[in-house]
Amino acid sequence: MDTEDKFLIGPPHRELLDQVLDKWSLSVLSELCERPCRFNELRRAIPQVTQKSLTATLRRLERNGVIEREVVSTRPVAIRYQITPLGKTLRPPVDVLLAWASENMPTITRAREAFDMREEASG
Amino acid sequence: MDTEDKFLIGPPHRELLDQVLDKWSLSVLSELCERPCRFNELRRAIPQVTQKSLTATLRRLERNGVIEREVVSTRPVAIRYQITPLGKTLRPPVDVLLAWASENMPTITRAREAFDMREEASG
DNA sequence: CAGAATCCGCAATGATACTG
DNA sequence: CAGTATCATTGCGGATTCTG
Repeated sequence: MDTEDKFLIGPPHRELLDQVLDKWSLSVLSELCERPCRFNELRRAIPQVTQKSLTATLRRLERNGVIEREVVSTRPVAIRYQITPLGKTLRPPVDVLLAWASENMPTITRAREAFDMREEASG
Repeated sequence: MDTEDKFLIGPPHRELLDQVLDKWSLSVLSELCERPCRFNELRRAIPQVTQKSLTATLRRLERNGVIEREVVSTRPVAIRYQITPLGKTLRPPVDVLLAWASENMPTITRAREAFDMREEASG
């Protein structure tokens, strides 16, 4: 009775993963796991992201409850982004995934090279 | 030495995850984990995917070495897609991820509703 | 059956400028 | 500082047609 002969992937799960594992989310979560950050701190920490994409990513992560946006009433106002308890629970799964990626990167690189060779040869 | 105070996510990892966790890959891998399949079997198993996207997904997964394409020389020829050993190693990480999604879906749904309420109220 | 080729629309992305 | 607004680009997904 191997119950788990299938990893069922429905649209809700699919959508959820798209929202929390998208291009910039992992980098943002990575930073916020270390310390709370302000907007421009994040920009500096992730130089490739544009301000537009960063804004969108932060909004999305906030909407899904994995990060929190806090307005600190100083003059001028500061904005603190920080990870939520829910957000922290995301780390183990992601770490497992990244471990897999690291571990198998060499194998995959070779697979790609082999594939590309064959392509080049035939097509 | 807490070595792992950060899930570092470089472009190579990012790209890899994009390739194996994209919209249709999980569904395809799910099917091929159960049994080898032919092209149209996969189409029937995943009704929403178009032939174009399915073709692209299969090529990408093949290139990364997680599935294998085999031409069976019958008349007419049949094409068998099957999972590779490398592909099988992808299951545990993905299962962990999906478990996380299932487990936290209610929390996330509530977070979204709360967020949308606030938006509606203010914006 | 297992695709390839083509065309199209749209949503995401990037670059740039402006604002409280 | 922390964004918003606007415009240009582009890449992906869908629909359709054709082929060995």
